[in-house]
Amino acid sequence: MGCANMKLGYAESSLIFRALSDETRLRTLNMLSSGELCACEILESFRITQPTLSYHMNILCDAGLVSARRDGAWVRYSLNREKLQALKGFIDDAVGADSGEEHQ
Amino acid sequence: MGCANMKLGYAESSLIFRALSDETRLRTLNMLSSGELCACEILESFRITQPTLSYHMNILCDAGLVSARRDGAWVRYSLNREKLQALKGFIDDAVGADSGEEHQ
DNA sequence: CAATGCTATTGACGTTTATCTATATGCATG
DNA sequence: CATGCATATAGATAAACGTCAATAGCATTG
Repeated sequence: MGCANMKLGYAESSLIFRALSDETRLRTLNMLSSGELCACEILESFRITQPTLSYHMNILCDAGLVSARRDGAWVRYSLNREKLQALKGFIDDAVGADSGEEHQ
Repeated sequence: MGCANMKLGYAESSLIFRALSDETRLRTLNMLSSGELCACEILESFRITQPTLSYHMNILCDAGLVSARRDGAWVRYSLNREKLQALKGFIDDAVGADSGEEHQ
């Protein structure tokens, strides 16, 4: 409730698409689709340094795709599925990707 | 037929997302959702130069989001809805944006 | 084929991006 | 409170991006 079915404008959508335009960030989102993870767990999957991962997580959070919460020494990241849902809505509304939607 | 239901990998998806990460390009796709347009028609909607538009159209074509065909002196651009459909499929598959999909 | 109109390419330039090293901050525990 | 992890910030840097002015490439038309 509250901001369910949120509508995205061009400015916000382009920000989100930009966040999705990096393979490391896409793979990170995929990992988070299985549940909450802390930065150190995500880091193990990549050959990048810890500051670089922190940089990427900031971009995902700024775009609203990911939420962060402190848990003691750790920071737990989780996926924001509503944003992705809203993004699919933007694609349908603004670009009309309705082909293939004729269910059957 | 042929490549219907195409599956996108991380590399191709990040390329497409990058193409979508610019407001001018998003608005261009929106214009194309109403039908084929030539470059000069698209250009009128923006305060950019012709070479800049050409640059953006190249990015959209390279990402496979738009097709171009020569028609005399003009180049007609049209939307590639299959790619957008495939991109939504990637979002569902890789990031699992299935909330709200429980039809009903 | 000369002139004109539409589009693409080139080269330059300032900005943003992704990455690193070095350092700082926050938290937990001995 | 000193030490050790987990994370963030700062500063540097090379590459990519978005933009323009200038120019080239094509098509049509006189």
